[in-house]
Amino acid sequence: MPPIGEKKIVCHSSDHNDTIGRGSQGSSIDYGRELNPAQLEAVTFEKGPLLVIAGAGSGKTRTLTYRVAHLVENGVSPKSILLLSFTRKASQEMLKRATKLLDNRCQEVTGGTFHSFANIILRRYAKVIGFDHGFTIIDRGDSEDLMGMIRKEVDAGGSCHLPRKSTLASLFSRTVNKGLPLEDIVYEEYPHLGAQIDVIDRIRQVYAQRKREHHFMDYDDLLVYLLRLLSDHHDIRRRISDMYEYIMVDEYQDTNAMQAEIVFLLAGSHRNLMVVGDDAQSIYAFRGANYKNIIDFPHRFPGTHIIKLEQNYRSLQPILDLANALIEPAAEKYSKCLFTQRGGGQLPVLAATTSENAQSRYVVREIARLRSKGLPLDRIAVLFRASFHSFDLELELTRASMPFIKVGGFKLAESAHIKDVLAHLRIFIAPRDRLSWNRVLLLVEKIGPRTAERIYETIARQGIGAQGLLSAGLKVKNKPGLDRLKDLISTMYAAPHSLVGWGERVLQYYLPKLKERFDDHPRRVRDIEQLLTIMERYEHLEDFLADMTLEPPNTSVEDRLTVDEGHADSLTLSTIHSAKGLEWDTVFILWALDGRFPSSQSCEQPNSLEEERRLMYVAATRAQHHLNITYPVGIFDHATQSVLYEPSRFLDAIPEEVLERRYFKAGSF
DNA sequence: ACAAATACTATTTTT
DNA sequence: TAGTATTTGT
Repeated sequence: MPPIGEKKIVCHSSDHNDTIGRGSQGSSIDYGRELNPAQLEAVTFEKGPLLVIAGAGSGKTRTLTYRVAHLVENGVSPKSILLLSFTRKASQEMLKRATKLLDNRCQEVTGGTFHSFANIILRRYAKVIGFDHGFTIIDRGDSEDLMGMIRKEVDAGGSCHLPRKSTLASLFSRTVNKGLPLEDIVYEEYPHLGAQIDVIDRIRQVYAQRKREHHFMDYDDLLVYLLRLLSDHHDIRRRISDMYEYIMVDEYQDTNAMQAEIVFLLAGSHRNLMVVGDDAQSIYAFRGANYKNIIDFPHRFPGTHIIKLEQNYRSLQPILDLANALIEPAAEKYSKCLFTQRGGGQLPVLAATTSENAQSRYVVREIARLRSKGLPLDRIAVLFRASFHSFDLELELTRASMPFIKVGGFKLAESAHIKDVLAHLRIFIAPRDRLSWNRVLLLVEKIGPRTAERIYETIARQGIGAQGLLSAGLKVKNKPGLDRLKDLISTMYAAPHSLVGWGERVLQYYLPKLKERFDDHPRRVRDIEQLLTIMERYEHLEDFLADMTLEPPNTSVEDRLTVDEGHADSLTLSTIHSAKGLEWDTVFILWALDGRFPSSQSCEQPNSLEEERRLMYVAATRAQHHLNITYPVGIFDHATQSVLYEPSRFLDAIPEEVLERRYFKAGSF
């Protein structure tokens, strides 16, 4: 590999003047001192379309933060700034920092994800698109449950093997997010379902119809309807566009066609649009994201100014050398090369172990060593491709009593006990919510899908809300469980209408069922109590429910021991996707085994193979000082019926001067 | 007729 | 391991 310095492209003007960035007199922020020239140029850029290509660790967040402050400081009303980011947490963090930098005005900036922004706008204009103001947002699980019910109806005959509900859900989601017809997606990605395309399409139609009837919106619908609102109603588009005079979009490489179109329409009239991204870090193609959006941007907005941020402030040079070598073979358009001025540092290590458990013990031992040398656990992360890749490690960490937090994978809000509690609440604000009724009724003993369906019909026909259950006319006799549910409903109506009051009653009712259904009920009770504390912050149940689906607490189910908000000094375990934008002193990457990462399935498709490569790149660039990659050998792969023993192909070609190799025998622990 | 118990099978990533 | 298909039991 050539020396790094030779490849760097300097694209900002070199004669930059230290004073240009300085705000009007009295400014507390010395932009010229606190930013490098390229960052400064982006921050002080005035009007028009701007594309910022920001390499990993190049101060992207810093640039966005300072730009918000700079705009507000120079008289732009914070209410006319829109900051769209990938997670709500990320945008809130940026606004918090901007507030610290300047003043409270920055808190008034509208910030969030595309989905949360769509939620705000669509609630306001619900009537226009034919929805109730109080429409329900359903998460992936709800959407699958609905799909499951439809699947059963369509399959009334019995013996045709329909795809499972999760397959259907991802299939439909792909057609929406990629904007392609069903046949194309089936042909390209699910060829084995080709014969069933008619039934599948039928399920899709019924699903769409059912959603409309219930005023349900799934994640994709939020984008679909926002786009429809903007493109079909010029007056509304105009009003919204005028309202947000300055628009900034973070992580632009992970937007899909619909999101790009939304941005296009929002910025259409004023073109004051700044998008920030890195095509090398595009890792959401499975969700329809298209990194080409970033390449097309200058074409959609002629006259786009382009700024590249290539100086890295995060990692030491050896880590950047590896990162550059990883991404070098990728066929990408905006070539860039990360460099740093910080010298020193050790080579990243690639360690082979004899088994999965040996890998876990190796990682635990290395972490213990670092910890004893004074590195706090919260500066260390273990990253992996898929959530279950850390199961074995979690056992070893527990054995070594090393506290950890797991991010990504199964979310708290997706776990059965939380959904159960929420369903009991939802039947009060959305009495025709079939999904929630179904959930609630199935929890009553001696009631199965059939009876639940019958009871639901009766309730829906009466149209008097949850009280419908209390009225006579149910031909269900001798069900003590149902009487208890009736009790709950009447006490809820009698109770003061406070959210927490309701929640407590539900918990009281649900507790015995929870104890019977789950062995680990003490933990789950604590989760529900946690949920009640979150509820205290809300006045309206709808707002609470919408937030729960749009921004569920990101920590996963297994880490309830350390719920106290990261105060404890804990190790982070995370999927690579959830680690995006974050950094740690020391990073471990697990399962860098060819056949697992990249997975053997993705090896067949060049596109997904490239995405896996970018994923490895994202993982490697999270590290500041130490990077430790491991893989176990001799793992049997069911998909290919072969034994895997080679390191990830992305690492295999990298020379010894960049990546140190080690081998650990089983007996060495 | 319907609910509960048991057997079987295919395994990413997230708003 | 969890989600689905099948069998058993009331």
